[in-house]
Amino acid sequence: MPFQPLTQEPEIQRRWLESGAFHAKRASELLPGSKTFYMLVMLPYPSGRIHMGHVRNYTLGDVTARFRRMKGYEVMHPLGWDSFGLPAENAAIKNGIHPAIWTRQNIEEMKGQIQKMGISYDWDREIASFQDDYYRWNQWLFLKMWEQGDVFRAMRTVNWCEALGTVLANEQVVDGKDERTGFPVTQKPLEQYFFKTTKYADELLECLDGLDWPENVKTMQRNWIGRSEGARLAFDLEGDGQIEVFTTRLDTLFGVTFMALSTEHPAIEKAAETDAALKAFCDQVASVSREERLTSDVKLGHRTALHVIHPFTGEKVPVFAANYVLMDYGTGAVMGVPAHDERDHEFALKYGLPIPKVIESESEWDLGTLVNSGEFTGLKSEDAVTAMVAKLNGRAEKTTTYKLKDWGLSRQRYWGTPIPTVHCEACGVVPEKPEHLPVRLPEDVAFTGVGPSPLTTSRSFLDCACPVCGQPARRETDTMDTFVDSSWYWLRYLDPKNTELPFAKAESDAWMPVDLYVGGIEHATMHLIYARFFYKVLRDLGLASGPEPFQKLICQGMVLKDGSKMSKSKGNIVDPDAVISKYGADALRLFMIFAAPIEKEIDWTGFEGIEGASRFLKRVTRMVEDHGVTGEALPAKDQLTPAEKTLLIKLNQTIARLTDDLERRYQFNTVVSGLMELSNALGDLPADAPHRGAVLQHALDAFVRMMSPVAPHLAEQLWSQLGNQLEDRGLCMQAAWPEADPAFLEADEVLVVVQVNGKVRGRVTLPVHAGEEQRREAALACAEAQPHLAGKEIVKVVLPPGGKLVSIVVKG
RNA sequence: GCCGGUGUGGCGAAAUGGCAGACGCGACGGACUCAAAAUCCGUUUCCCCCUAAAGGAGUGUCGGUUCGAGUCCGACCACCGGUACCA
Repeated sequence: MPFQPLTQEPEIQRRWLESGAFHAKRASELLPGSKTFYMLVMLPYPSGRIHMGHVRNYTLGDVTARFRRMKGYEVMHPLGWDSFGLPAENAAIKNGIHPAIWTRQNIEEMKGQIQKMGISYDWDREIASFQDDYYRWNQWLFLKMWEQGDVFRAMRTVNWCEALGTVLANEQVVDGKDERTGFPVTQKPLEQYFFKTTKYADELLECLDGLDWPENVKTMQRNWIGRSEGARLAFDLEGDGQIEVFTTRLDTLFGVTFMALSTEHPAIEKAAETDAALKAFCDQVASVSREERLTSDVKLGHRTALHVIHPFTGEKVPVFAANYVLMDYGTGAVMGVPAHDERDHEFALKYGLPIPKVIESESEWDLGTLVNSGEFTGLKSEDAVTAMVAKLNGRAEKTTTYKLKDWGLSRQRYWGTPIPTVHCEACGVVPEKPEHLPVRLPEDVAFTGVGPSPLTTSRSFLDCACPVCGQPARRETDTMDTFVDSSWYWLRYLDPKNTELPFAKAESDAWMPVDLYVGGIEHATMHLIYARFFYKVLRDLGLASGPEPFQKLICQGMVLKDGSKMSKSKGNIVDPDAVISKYGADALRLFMIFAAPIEKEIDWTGFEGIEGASRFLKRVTRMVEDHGVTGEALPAKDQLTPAEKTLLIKLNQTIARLTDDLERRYQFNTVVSGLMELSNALGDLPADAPHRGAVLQHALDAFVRMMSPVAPHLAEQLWSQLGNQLEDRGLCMQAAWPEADPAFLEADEVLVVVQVNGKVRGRVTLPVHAGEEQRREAALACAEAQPHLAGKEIVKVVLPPGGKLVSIVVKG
């Protein structure tokens, strides 16, 4: 049968599904001692169509899953849908279609596309976060975290559009305006819910060391967590009260000439009540949009009437409100040391403040020796900190701060998990009872894009009874950040139908941690930090075991078109469906794996690459067709001709190499080139080789099995063409991965390279197990090397292990 | 600025300290064909050379370690990515 992917692939996919070959076992079905492999890809958002990035991601995962199955592992390989979020709500506003309908349609569409690619997902484990049998567990976990004290409420500013009367997400705000209507957007404080991610900051940082993750991702996470050691120090305000600062340079304390406070600092807000000019300054800083604040680094300050007292000198230090001090880092207050901090320096120059030098060092910003610092003068910076903390007698202490912030999970949106709390006049904000879960999204809402969240207009949703006192109360209308959905989904795959718990611990114990997680680098910080945080919370709740969810991480590179990202607006999208309906899924899969190492970008310059992949598959098909089927057994090694032996050696070397590439190196592109090399070697076997039938049968049988993870459909077809009927040998995807035969891993003779002073000068053929003395003599006698040896003194002869090279060092 | 990564033919790339450029794409030449497509065979780093043989050079630059470096170490350059008033 020729290569006819368009008709064959759907037929083979049907066979796989009918045979249940993708089924992953429950913990109770697993035999004791069986090896498990959890292959996970990042939860996709059902935007409507799959793109080449998905194709690359899923193909890679599928190659690994299929390989591990053939290697005898029990494999977990599921997929689901990250199906809450803004686009569905926007579609509802624009087209009047309910988010649930839009979402379901998209999932159906994308699932169909993915199935056409022959990815071996266990669809019985499919989950979708917008369904209440999933999001009820978000709510359940929220309540557990509430109990543990891992949830709190606090004020935080949101993007507020007065004209629309609604809150907007950061990505909806462009140039300080709503990207849809152009109405202005301002910052407005709102009381919201937070997870205490900072509680785990140290552990999140320390556990990174043990993870087999790309170095750049680990670095990004370290920076994101941003651990910084320093000291807290309280300054007395003139009159009444204190201002606390965080500093990493307590040693520069004598250089303080001003105090800079965030415009949102409580002391500033209080002072602004009676100081109109200060109030105006704060309002002006607040009116600057997020993007402007990011791009501009002009320092602005406003001198207040306040002063603090220097704890050592007793001098009065002026207090400024400044735009460069962030309220959500440290204490929102900075002691200004213009001589030894670049930002303070710039600020002091602008506002004419003194810049006294208190540290002697190579560069003005470095640690060094204290000068002009009273009794501390002469101390080293490090020692001065300790001495000052002691002297300050409780007023200061060494502490650590983090850039990592607590996770604000409130969204003033409809299409998300309702936060399961209730506002009661008598009892305040109280958690819903677990037995009342799920708190379902109401259907009686309209999507206008104007006014507050649709949830606040639904009587059926709002009206409830207080779970504490039973009096009429109002339900919380905030929904959860969709990152909550994706922070534990891989555990729900393990037990998707559980109605008692989010997942049974037995399932998690059997399958966790995830052996390989593959997804885009864009999730290096947010998702991958939140997911790690959740896993630690789940561990502390006794629901999961182990410190980390994802042992190995691979971030696949993007698929580009002519050097830039494929996007609708550029009109440069290559649709996977179109490629599959012309070349078939196997050719697309093969190309995706072969084109470049997985972590690099692929540029889809044209169809040449996929043509090449298709050509290879045709050649392989033809080879199997031409061969037919023979029942001959492989003869003993000593009866084979040299050409036959050469082929079998190539075969076994390829088996060893591909196994290593897939099992240990996670290097996929060379798997394809290895297959190509082997197929070339198969073609090189002389037509008149005496044992041609038997040798080819043996080699093709292994070849087809090794091809199976990458091009599974064609492998299945060729597998049966080679005489492996379904009834006796089953599916190719269920066959065993070939084992390399040590007898055929090396040839009888080996070509030994002769180097003279590091340059290749000749080659000699020697028996593979030739002794050192034999190799040395043969090399020294090598005819081609003689001109380079004649009349020179042999200093030494190096015989490296492996026996493939002799290095002669000469002098003169 | 800081942090991380990457620099190899015309292109995508391989080389796990041991023959640099495997494998593929493209290009060129040939076979088959009336012709084309498809397919098959061959050539394809640079210099020297009619060609070949034999040399020589060559993995961003400069140095180092080693019998031997694309690979390890140091400095620099370029590009890509992350991040940026983080006190």
